[in-house]
Amino acid sequence: MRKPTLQDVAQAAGVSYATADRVLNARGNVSARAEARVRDAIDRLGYRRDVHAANLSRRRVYRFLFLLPSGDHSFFRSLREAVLAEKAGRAPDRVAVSLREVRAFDSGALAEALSSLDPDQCDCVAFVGLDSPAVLEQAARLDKAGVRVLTVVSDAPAPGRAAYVGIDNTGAGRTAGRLMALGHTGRAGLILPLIGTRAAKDHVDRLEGVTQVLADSARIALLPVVEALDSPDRMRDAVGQALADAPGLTGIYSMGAGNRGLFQAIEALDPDTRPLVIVHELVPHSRAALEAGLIDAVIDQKPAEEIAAALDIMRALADGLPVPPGPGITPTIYVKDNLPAQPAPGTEGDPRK
Amino acid sequence: MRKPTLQDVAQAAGVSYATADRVLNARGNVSARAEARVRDAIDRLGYRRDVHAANLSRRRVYRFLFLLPSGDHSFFRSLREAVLAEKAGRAPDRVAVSLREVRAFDSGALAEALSSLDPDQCDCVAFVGLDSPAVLEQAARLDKAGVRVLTVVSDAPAPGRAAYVGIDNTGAGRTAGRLMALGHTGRAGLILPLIGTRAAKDHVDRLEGVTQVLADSARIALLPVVEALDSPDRMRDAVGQALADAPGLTGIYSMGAGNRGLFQAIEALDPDTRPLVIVHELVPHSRAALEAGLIDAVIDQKPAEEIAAALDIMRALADGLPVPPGPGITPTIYVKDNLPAQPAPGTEGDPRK
DNA sequence: CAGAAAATGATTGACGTCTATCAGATTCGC
DNA sequence: GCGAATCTGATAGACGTCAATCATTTTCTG
Repeated sequence: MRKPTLQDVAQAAGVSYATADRVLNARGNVSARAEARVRDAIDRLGYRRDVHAANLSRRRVYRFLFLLPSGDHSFFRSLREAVLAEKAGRAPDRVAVSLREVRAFDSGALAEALSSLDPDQCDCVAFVGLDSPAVLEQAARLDKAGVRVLTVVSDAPAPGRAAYVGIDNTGAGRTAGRLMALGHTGRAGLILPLIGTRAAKDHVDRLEGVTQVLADSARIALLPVVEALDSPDRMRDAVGQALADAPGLTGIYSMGAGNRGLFQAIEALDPDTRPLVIVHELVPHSRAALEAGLIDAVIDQKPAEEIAAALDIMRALADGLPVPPGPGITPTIYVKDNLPAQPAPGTEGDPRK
Repeated sequence: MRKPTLQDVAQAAGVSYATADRVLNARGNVSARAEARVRDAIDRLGYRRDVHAANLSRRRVYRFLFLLPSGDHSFFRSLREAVLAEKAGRAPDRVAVSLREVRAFDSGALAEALSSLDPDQCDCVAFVGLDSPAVLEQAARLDKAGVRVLTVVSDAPAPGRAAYVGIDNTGAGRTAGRLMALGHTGRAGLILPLIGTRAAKDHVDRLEGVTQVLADSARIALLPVVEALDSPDRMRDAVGQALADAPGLTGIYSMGAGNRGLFQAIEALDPDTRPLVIVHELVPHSRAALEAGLIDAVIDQKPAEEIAAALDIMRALADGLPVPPGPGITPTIYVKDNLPAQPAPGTEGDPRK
C-alpha cells in the first residue's frame, strides 16, 4: 500500500531498474516494446516520481528571475518587495529567486536585459509585458533556449510566453464603474476619469471597462479623460481645475498612479459633499487616504499574490508539468473596513531554524 | 559556497557527525560544552536542515485532518471541496490530507469526533470552532498529546489552539455597511437585516459590524433583525413580509445562508427600483444572482484560500516552525465584474505524470 | 552468418538526512 | 583509583532518485 517506487515499476514491467529509468528520463536506447511495458506499468501502479528525492539526487536548484520595473512608484516597489519576501520563504524548497530591475516602460532596456540572459543560468524568467518587437523576439529566443518565459501584471503576446499572471484590466475598470454606479443609485452624476497615459495598455483597458459600465446608466456622464502622466503635481492641478470647471462633479476615478496629488486636492474639500473617489493599488498613500475617509474604494491587483502565483507556475513549468489552472488573479475591492492587517515593517523573512 | 550540510557543521564545531546529529535532533547524551559548540557552528554557518532530505530519510508523511460540517449548505460544501482539491495537489509534498464530516453546529458531535482521534495517526487537526467546554477540553487534550490544533472559519478560544484561519466577521459586517452607505449617497434609506441565527457567532459579529457603520449615517435606518434560520422558505416569506410592511425599503443585508429564498422574492420586483442587496459567500446561487443583476454585492471569505492557508500553517506547525505571519484572510467584495473565472467542473485534480 | 549497432541488465556512488549500533574515551561517585 | 555512568566517534544501511559504467544479450545489416 506504500507509494510505488521506480523499482516497483520496473518489476511490474518485467524490466530492470535501469531500463525503467531510461524510459522515465528519456535517455534513449530503449525498444518500443520495453517503453510501452514501462509506461503501462506506470499507469497501472499510478507511479509518480518523488520530486524531492529526484531534486536531492540531481542537486537541482530552480533558478528563477524576475525582471521588474525600477523606480519608486509604490506599486512597483510592492511588487519588488513581494519578490524579496518570497525569496526567503522558498529557499528551503530549492528555489533560488532573483530580482533584477529594469527601467520602467523602456522596452529597449527590457529587451537588452532579456538578451543578456544566459540560458544556462536560469530556468525561468518573468517580466512585465511590453508590446515591442524586440521584447517578443527575445522571449522567443529564450523559449527556444529552454528558458520558460512568463509575463506578469501586463501581458505581451510573445509566441514563447508560457503564461500570464495578472488581472483583467478591463474587468477592473468595469468593477470601478459598478461601484460608481452603486454610489449614484437614484441620482445623477458627473465623473472625472484620470489616466496615467494612453500609451499604457492597462490604463486604456480600465478606461474601456469603466466606460462600458457607465454607458448603461443614462444618469451618469463622463467628463473628457485627463492624462496626468502618473505625476502627483499634474494630478493635483488637473483635479483642481476640474473641480473649478465642473462644480457638479460627483465622482473621480483614477486609473493610474501619482494619486498623492489627487489626495491633496480632495483634502481641501468639504468631507460631506466631496465626490466619490476610486483609485487603483493599495499602497501606503492610498491606504492612508482610505482610512482617513478621503476616498471610497481602492481596486487592488494584489502584487504579493501575483508573485506567489507566478512562482507556483514557474515551478510547474520548470518541472515540465502542465500549468495548474487556478482562477487567475481577480481585482480586489478594498473599502475602509476590509483592509488587510498592516504587515509589521521588517517582519518579513528571517525565519530562524 | 554550497549550502552547508550537517557534516560541515560537525567539522566546524570540531565534533563528529554523530554528535552534531544528537544536538540537532535532541537525542540527549551530549555535554553542555559540545552542544554549545554545535549550536554556535549552526549559527555561524547559517545551517538549515534540508527538510526534504530529512523527510525522505525518515519516510515522513504529514497527516492532517479536517473536521468539517456536513450538510448541503453551499458554503460548507465549497469548504469541503477546497479540502479535496488541495488533497491531490499536496500529495507530492508528502502531505496526506483527510476530511471527516461532522454534524454542523453540533458541539457534542464535534467533541466526540475529536475525542476519537488517535494522536498516533494524526499530526494536526483543523475544525470549525464551536465554543463549548467539551470541545475546548478535547482541543487541550490533543495539544498535550502532540497533535497541533487549529480552528478555521470560526474561532474557539481553546487554550491549546495553535492558530485560527478565517476572516474577521465584524469587519465583514462593517464592509457590508460601508457598501450600503455608498449605495445611499445623498439619499435616505431603510435596511432589512437578515440573520441565520443569533446562536451563530459569525452572524452576530456581522450584525454588530453593519450596525456600527450605519449608526454613523443619520439618514439610514435599520429595521428589526429577522432570523430566517438559514432556510430558503422562511427567508422568502420574511422578505415578502418586509417588502409589504415597509414599501420604502431600500436595502437588504443577508448575513447568513439560505439566500435562495431571498433571490426568489427579489426576482418578483421591478429591477429598476428593487432594493440594494448584499449577501455573503460566493456560491453557485449567489453568483448567478449577481450575474443576473438581482443583487449588488457578495462578500466572500474565500474558502479555497482559507484551506490553503490552513494547510500552510499546519505544515509549519508540524515542522515545529513558528507560524508564518501572513496578512490573514480578508473578506473580499464581489460585484458583477470581478468574479473569478468559473472553475470548469471536474477539472480539479488528476494532474498526470 | 559475421560484425556492428542497439538494447538491456546489473551495479555503484552520489544527494543530505535519519537511526542504530558498538567500541572507545572521559567523567563521576565513593 | 576502580567500576559505573556518561559522553563521543566511527560507521553503516536506509530513503527514492539520478547518472554513469560495463558486460552481456538481442537485433539489424549486408
